Amino acid sequence: MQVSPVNRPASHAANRPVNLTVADRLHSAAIHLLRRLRRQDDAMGLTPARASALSIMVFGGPVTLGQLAAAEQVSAPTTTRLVIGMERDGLVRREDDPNDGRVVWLHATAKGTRLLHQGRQRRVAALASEIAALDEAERTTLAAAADIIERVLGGAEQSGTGSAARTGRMDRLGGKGGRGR
Amino acid sequence: MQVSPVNRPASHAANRPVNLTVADRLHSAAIHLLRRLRRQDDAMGLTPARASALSIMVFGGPVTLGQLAAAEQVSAPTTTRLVIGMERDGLVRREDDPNDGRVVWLHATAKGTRLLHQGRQRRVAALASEIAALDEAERTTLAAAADIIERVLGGAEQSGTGSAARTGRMDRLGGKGGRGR
DNA sequence: TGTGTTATATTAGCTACGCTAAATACATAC
DNA sequence: GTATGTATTTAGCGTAGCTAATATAACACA
Repeated sequence: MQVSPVNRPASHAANRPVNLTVADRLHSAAIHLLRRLRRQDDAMGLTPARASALSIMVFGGPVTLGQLAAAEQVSAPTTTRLVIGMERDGLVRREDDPNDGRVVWLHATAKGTRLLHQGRQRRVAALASEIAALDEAERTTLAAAADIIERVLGGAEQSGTGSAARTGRMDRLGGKGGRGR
Repeated sequence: MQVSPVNRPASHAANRPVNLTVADRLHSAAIHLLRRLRRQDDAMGLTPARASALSIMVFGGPVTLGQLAAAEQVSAPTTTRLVIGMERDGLVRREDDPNDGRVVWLHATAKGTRLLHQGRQRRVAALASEIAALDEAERTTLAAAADIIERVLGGAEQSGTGSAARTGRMDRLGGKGGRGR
């Protein structure tokens, strides 16, 4: 259905810092883009939380439960339960750490990897078909923008514990202000 | 905290259609961007579902319950309950349609509008500060890409039926779980 | 006018996923 | 060897998804 945008924020382009304007447009574009692509996910067979968790493991390799929680920006108990269900459904495999009895390593299974890739491909194909109408210069601009974004994001992991993922220490970065009251 | 991408899909750039490569990179960039910005939302005081619903009403004007459900790509019952809670908390106001007794119109209240704008501004400010380090040409590329994306998406709204599935708008690259079967 | 159909929203009941607080198990420091 | 810290789990609660079934209103038309 889509409600038409009648009332966009006044955008006083003249007296706003350029970065804010660019940030605003980029933010909106990212939201609208993913919102559109989400329509492809019905056939995926994975809940959003599961797909996101799998993408961490498939593209980043095995992680501990704490690392997964931090990467997903959710609490450890939430992750524990998510993983229980995913293991039950054959999407992930657990493995005890040989050197630290507290730690559990999580691996995507072949089934989990396959489902994730299929879902992802459905989205990417949908996006590719939208992009098909563009000319060469426009596609180049999109690709360049994607690279700039990844570079900017990749650079700045603050919160003092950037190495946590590598060292195996859980970093907890605040763990969520909490909805469930 | 972002697990480093050790294992990206082989990317046989040579023998893949260009559109697929661009789509893939753009998709990833959008996901990573919104994942980063989501960190700002703790202080917002709105759940993702509420923020998303409010953004529909604030930027698109009053909607019926059915329109909101369709815009959010969720079912009508889910929307009914969401609105009940939002009305209880003073975020939206309901109004009966004078010409059609079945229809309820939903308006964002001043409080709802204020909370949404504050949360949005927090995100945009965070993004602006990440962008600050870029040079003029790079910012121009980002802005151009944002415009291209909005233009491409603006063209084709089909669907029609209403309740697809999944949610999310203001963030959450996947929305919530659900999937009650 | 009356009856059947369609459209809009709600109620009921289930699952998934978010949270905090507290418990458990292991690691480490002194 | 006891105290402290870290990683995960258990317990319990609330929100947000879903489908199926139920009002209620609008519409079509004989």
